[in-house]
Amino acid sequence: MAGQSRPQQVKDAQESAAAPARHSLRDTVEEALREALLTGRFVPGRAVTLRGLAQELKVSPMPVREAVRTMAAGHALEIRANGRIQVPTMTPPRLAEIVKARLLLEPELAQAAAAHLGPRDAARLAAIDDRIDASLDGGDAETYMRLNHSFHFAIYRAAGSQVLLPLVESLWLQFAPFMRTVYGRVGTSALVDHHKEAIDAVRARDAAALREAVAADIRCGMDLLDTGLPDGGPSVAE
Amino acid sequence: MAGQSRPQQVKDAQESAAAPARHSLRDTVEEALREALLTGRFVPGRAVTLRGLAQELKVSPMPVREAVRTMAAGHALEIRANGRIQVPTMTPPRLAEIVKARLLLEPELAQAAAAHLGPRDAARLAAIDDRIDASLDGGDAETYMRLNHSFHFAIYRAAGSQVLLPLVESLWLQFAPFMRTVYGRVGTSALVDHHKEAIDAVRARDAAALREAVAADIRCGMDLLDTGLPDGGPSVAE
DNA sequence: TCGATGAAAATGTGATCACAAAATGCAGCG
DNA sequence: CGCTGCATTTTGTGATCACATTTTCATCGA
Repeated sequence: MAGQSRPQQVKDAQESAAAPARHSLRDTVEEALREALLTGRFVPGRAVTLRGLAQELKVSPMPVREAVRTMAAGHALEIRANGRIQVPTMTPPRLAEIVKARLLLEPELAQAAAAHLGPRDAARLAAIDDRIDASLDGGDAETYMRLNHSFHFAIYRAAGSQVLLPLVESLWLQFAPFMRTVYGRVGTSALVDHHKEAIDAVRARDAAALREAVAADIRCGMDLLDTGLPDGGPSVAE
Repeated sequence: MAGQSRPQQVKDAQESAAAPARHSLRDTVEEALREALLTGRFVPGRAVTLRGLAQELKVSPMPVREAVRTMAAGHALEIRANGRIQVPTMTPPRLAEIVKARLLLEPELAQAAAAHLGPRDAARLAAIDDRIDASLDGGDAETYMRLNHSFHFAIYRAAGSQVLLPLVESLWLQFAPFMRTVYGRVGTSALVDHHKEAIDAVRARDAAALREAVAADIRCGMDLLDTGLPDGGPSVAE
C-alpha cells in the first residue's frame, strides 16, 4: 500500500477481510461497503457518515470518502442535496426500472456464460444452492443474500465480460438493501428460485435454457418484491 | 459550497463552466472530465495525473481525487495496478460488449421515451441535427461528438429513467474516447446516422419506429468502428 | 404542554503535509 | 552504441487541520 504512518491500521482492516491481498485502505472500505449493501446490513434510508464509517472500520475518514464516492457513482449510495449520505430509498418506478434492466442484461450474460461452463461448474453451483436452501430454512436472510449473489455471479463471471458484468453489479448494489427489508417483512420461506433449472442448464451446456432459468429467477424474485410492497410508499428508514 | 479558504478558485472554475450553479469543486471537476471524455479530448491510453489535472483546472488535487475516483467507478477512467490513472484503451472484445450493451439498453430507453415526446421535441432534435450535419461537413469531430451526445440524450432523458439512463451514460463515457480516435483516422464525412428517422418517429409519436431508428443508428456507428480498427491491436496511446 | 430560539455538536468539503513506490533521466561501464 | 545502476522527480495514498453548513437538543416563553 502507499504511504501512511500507521501500518497497524492497515493490518487490522485487511486481516478481518476475506480477501487476502488488498493494496489500499480505500479498496478495503469499498469492499466492506459492498458487502454491507449486498447482504442487507444497510437498510434503505439509513444515514451513512464519513467519520462514523471511518471509526467503525478503524481507518481515517480519508479512504472512506473515496470509497463512498465510488459507491455513490453507481447509485449504490445517495448524496442528498444537503450533502448528507444515505442508502437510497426504493420507489415503485425505480424498482420497475431495475427489474427491466436486470431482465435485459442478466439473461444475456448467462447465455454468454454458458459456453464457458460445464458439469464441473454445475457441481459447484449445486453446492452453493444447497447452502442457500439451508439458509432459507434457517431464516438467515443475510447468509441467503450473500449466497444468492455468489450463485448468480459465479455464472455471470464465466462470461468473461468487462462491460456487462459491472453494469449488473451496479444493479445488485441498488436493489439489495431493499430486498433485505422485504425479506424481513414476508420472511425467506416464501422464496422460490429457479436455481435447479439453472444448474441443469449449466450441466447440459444449454445456453438457451440457462438464459430462461435466469430470467425466470429474476421474475420470481421481483414478483415477491411487488407483493411485499404493493403500495407506493418508500420503504422504512430504520 | 463547503468551507475552503480560497473562494476565488471556485469562482474561476464555476464561471468558466456552462452550468450556472455548481455547489462543489468536485462536481465541477467531474463535469470537466465528462466533457473531455465525451468530446474525445482524452485519447485512450492518455495518462491522467491528479496534480496535473488540478493545476489545469486551477483547483487543489483534493477535489480531483474524488472526481477521478467517480469516473473510474464507471470504467470511464482506469486505475492500473501500479496506481497510475489513464483513459482506458479499447480492445475488440470490449468494443463488442459495449455495442451489445448499447443495443440492449438504448432502444429500450428510446421506446420508453417516445410516450413523452412530440412534435415540439422533434423540432428541437431537428435543430440539433442540423448543427450535427454542419459539424460533419466542417470536419469538427469534437463539436460533432458533443452534439451527437446531446441528440441521443435529449431523447433518452425524456424517458424519465433513474436507472437505465445512468447505465447508458456510463457506456458512452467508455466508448467516446475511442470513437474520437476513429474519427481522426477515417474522418467524419463517412458518418451515416439515422437521426432523420428518429426525428420522424418522435414527431409521429411512434415508439416502435423510434426504437428501431436508435438501434439502426447504433449499429451504423459501431460498424464504422469495426472498419476503422479491423485488426486486434489496442488503439494508439497518443 | 407545545413551539420557538440559540448554543453546541456533527458533517461534508477543501487544503496541505508526509511518505512510499514507481517512473524518469542521466551518467558510467561494457 | 547499448545497457545497467543510481539519484531525482513524479505520483497516488493517507492523515490532519480548517471551515461553512446543517442538524440536534436543551432552554425559554406563551
